[in-house]
Amino acid sequence: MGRRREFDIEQALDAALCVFWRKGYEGASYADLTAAAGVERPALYSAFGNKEELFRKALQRYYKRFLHYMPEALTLPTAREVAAHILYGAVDLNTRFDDHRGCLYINGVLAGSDEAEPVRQVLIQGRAIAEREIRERFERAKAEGDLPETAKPDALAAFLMAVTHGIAVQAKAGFNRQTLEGVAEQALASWPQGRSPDTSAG
Amino acid sequence: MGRRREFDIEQALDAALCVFWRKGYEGASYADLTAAAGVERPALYSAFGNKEELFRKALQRYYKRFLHYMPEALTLPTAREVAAHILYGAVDLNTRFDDHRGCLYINGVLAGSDEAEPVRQVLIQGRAIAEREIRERFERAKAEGDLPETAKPDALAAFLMAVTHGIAVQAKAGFNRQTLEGVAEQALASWPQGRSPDTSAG
DNA sequence: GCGGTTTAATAATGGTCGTTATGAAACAGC
DNA sequence: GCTGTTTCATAACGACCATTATTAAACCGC
Repeated sequence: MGRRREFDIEQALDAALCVFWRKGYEGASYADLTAAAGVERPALYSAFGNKEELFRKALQRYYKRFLHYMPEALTLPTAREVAAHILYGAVDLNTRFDDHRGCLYINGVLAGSDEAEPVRQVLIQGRAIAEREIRERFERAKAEGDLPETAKPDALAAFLMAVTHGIAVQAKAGFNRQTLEGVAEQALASWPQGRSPDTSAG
Repeated sequence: MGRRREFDIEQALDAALCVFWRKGYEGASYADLTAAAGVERPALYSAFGNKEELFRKALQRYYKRFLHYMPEALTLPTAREVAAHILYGAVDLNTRFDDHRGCLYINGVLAGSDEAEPVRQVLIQGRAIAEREIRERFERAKAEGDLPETAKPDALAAFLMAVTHGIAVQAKAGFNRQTLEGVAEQALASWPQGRSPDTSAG
């Protein structure tokens, strides 16, 4: 009994998920959400509860629909395969959609309204400058023989920045110093070895 | 001529920097900023311009005061030392202050008002669950000999998550797929080798 | 002590936020 | 066709946001 719902509830949740993915939790306003879902505000409230509940439901949907590579990875036979599956799965998911890059978990907190976009650009640019300087330093190292001929300075610089970003996120999430030092140590374990500068000089 | 300023402008900027560090750009309101600086709104506006300019000045101060390990690193003799200095410098800075962990660049976009805190906790918790599952998988791998006895499952899991976080941040910043695959590849280059499951079975 | 000028504090502005009250419209059973 | 129930769209709510107009207070040279 009663008037029947005129919109597809699954479709509206997908639209909301997409908006959250793109703009983060706080960056997504009801103006954005209703525009994407093609549904007025009270309809979203009655269907999903308030904004926080809507986000949580979008999160569950995200997990079920896009994060399957995680449980998949855990079933693989070797630890290396587990790690590879997670890493390449993340790369794939994070670059799959041009209009909402990154992952919902990180973007959710890496939020921001449209007005704050210039500030985000400044921060992104700052990181890009740092990465370029590191890459140039590594190119010199390669020329000097400190890094082997096979080394890729741009990949090494990007890797270094990625680990640094990851450490920053984890620190914000409350990880202790010892754990993060372990992360740094592990990152260094893979460092390509060239001939030592001392050897070449002697 | 004219009334002299009653507050220390450097001290106010330090206070603002601290607030931005803790709450991010959008998460920091003028209520927070004035409370921390001990100065009324119009004073901040006349001294630093609007919020965006204030943030940019705080960013410059942050760079000068806390990011010195970056240019320092670039002067070291070997690429490995450069990388190590950056990584451990980041760990140190990100865990130095208990009341504002992480780095200003990441926190600046990893923003959020106080009301969004529960949502951030959900996201943090989600990542923590994923990390725990990975760690448990790696502990099994160690027991099975797939990871060597010297391997540290918790450090490996934390490292894996850090790289994944870093990839997500970089994807959001617009890095292309190929670059991120290079990051994943580099992360795998350090993977500790145990005896292969096939070898042990044969 | 009196203009001119800079800063201080109070309070108001317009806008946007998440949330909801309100009443019309669409259905079910009788 | 009427009653009861659910959904619809419009519009309003109070709270907070960044920004600024306004006025009082503190200083300079004279």
